[in-house]
Amino acid sequence: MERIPRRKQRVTLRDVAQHAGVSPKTVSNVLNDWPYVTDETRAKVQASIEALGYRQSILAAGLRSGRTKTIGVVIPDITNPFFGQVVRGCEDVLYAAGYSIFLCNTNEDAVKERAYLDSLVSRGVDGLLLFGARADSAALAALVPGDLPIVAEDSPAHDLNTTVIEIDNRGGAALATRHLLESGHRRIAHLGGPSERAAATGRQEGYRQALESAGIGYDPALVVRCRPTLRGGYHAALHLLGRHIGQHIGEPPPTALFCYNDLMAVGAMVACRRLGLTIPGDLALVGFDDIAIASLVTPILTTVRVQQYQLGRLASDLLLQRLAGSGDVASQVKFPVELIVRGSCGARQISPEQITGMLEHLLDSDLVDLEPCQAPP
Amino acid sequence: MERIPRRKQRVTLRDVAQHAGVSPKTVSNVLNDWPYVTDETRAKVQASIEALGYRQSILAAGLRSGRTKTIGVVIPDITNPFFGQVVRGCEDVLYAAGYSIFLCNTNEDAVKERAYLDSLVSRGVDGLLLFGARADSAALAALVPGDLPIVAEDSPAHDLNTTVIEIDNRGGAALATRHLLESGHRRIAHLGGPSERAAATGRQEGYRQALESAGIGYDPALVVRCRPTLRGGYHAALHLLGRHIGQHIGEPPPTALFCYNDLMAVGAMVACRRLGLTIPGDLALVGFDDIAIASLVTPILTTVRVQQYQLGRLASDLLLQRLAGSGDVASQVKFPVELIVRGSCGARQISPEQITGMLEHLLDSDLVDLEPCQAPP
DNA sequence: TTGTAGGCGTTATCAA
DNA sequence: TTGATAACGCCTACAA
Repeated sequence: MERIPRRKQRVTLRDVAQHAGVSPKTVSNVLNDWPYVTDETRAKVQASIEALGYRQSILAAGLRSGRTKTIGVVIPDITNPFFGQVVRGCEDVLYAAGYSIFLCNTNEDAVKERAYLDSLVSRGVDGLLLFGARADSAALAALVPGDLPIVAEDSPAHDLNTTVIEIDNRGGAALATRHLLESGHRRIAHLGGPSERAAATGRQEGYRQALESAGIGYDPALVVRCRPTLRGGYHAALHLLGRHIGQHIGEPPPTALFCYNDLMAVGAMVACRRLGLTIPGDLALVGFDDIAIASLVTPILTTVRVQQYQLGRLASDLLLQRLAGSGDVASQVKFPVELIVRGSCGARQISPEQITGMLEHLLDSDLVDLEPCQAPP
Repeated sequence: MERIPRRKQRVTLRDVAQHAGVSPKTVSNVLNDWPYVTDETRAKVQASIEALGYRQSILAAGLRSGRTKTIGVVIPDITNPFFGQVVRGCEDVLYAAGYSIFLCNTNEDAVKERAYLDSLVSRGVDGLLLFGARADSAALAALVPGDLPIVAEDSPAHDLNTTVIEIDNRGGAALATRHLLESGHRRIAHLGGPSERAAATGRQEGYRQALESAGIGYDPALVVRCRPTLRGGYHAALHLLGRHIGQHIGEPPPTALFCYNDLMAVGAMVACRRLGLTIPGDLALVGFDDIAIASLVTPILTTVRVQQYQLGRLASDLLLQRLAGSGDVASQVKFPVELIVRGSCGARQISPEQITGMLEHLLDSDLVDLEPCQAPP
């Protein structure tokens, strides 16, 4: 019992009810679009809400109802343009449905991921969107209530209330590797992602399978793992390619390099420049994801496209379905990828006009501006 | 009164108290690190928490205490790498302090911004971080309680509980423009950002002042505004430069172009390629922000650096100060910028080695990986 | 269709 | 130092 009898700071639903001369329940009905409310009553209540400047406390509503209109979005790193697009896709869909999102960067750290998951549950989120999470089914089950709807990408989690989106990592990697093989490459190296990520092992698997299908043995000396960042790719490429420069180490150097993602591929490009290697002349290069940067570097990067924005939208749509309680939501959804052959793999000569054409997808994306150019003031 | 007497689904603080043989208040004291708790009692309570798998409801705590350990972060578009870095900076600082963040993309839409601000208040956030917001002081005051701590960048809002971070937009733009003038350019065009953004008008002002200081009149025909995206820059540049191609329109074409941000500058690069203009030969180009892409395009982009990650950290630190109740938080903080002369402005010849050197900041950034490369499995 | 009463899980007050 | 009890603001069940 506070000393001060009642600091009438906040306008409550009760106040609105009093002002409108109705019961609290009626106001609540209006707020929640209960169908059985007279238009007249509704108008009266709306007027009082305006008059008093009433604002619902989603906190209190959530405490009572168990629904907070809030979704936890867990990703490795918002700094990676891939996840920027994904999150935007999520946000666009979820905002339209009235949800707010908690953004959680795990920074590839399992401890931080767990802490965030825990916090999200404490905060009473209605659902979870997991991208590149590390927690497996068991770990997840221990952390979150079994009835919490989840949509997870690149996660081994399979559960009753979980939908898993499976990006075709293996297929995409095989596509890329096969393309390099068909271009005549025989020594194809791989820059792999963190081994804890399902996507990383999937892509490495695809690479390996493509090699073996072509009768070429998988050579561990040609594979290096690192964090999926520009810096990671740079250092890994230096490590991998550097030892062949200016010294005789028996093995011939690789003539092609397939990378876990575009960020690493661009890092490898920088490393090549430093080592004096030309792309695609000395080294053919293929990435994965098709982030915007892939189209802006020289040579323009050959890659495997994952439609990131659409991935975010899809995941969110699936989650909304689960939240709506439609029992028949798929527990597993495939997400296709597509090989985009451009300049860095050396498969074909690219004219300046063709490059411009290849950039069109950046200039017409779902997201960008529609506002016309204006005259200066 | 629910039908079911009490679905003992959730473990409550009460349950823990009972299990530990103490009062609810004591458990609460332990949870909130109240100093006056016996180590013995604390241990007993901790044990019960573990045993029952208790999880605090931040919702209920927030309802009662008015503090939710939650911050609203409002930005135009997470898809812009600039804001990716900013948000990461915010998150790193706020996570360490135990806060979670609501991510809100306004998409440069004032209506959406207002809706989000409203929602954030309803959700009981403890503070607000505003980047590139449109709401002015009055609009903000109408939307949020006067005692809500706010840190805002690029916003005209000034208030008791608000700290405004002022990026040196005018100075940076003047620096860039002066540099072009000193390189001998006389017809310098400008691709401006949305006029509702204070940063856009600031940068345009700096451009104008630099021109006038050099005795060159501001020519409205050389300024075009558009959305601050790659696509915006592309279309604006086509519009601005296109009319000079293959026709005689009296005025000589611009020889240099200063852009509101790097995304637009890169868009302009694409436009130039399409128009057959070389950079910096036919057109010198300068951007603003120094996002990663600026270092990865060819020619490497001259720009005005804003330390984005640090900006996010600074804003968050200031907000935390306000939240801690230190009354003496600055109401205004300047944020410096720095001209980074690289290749696209044509001021100097850049050797391949120099480019590698210029990329070092990408390979040593605050954010990136530290995990060493690992041998393949 | 609207009103009444009670509790969601926590923290704050005051007394012990 | 700890215990009992009353709110925080809203929604749900049931009655009217």
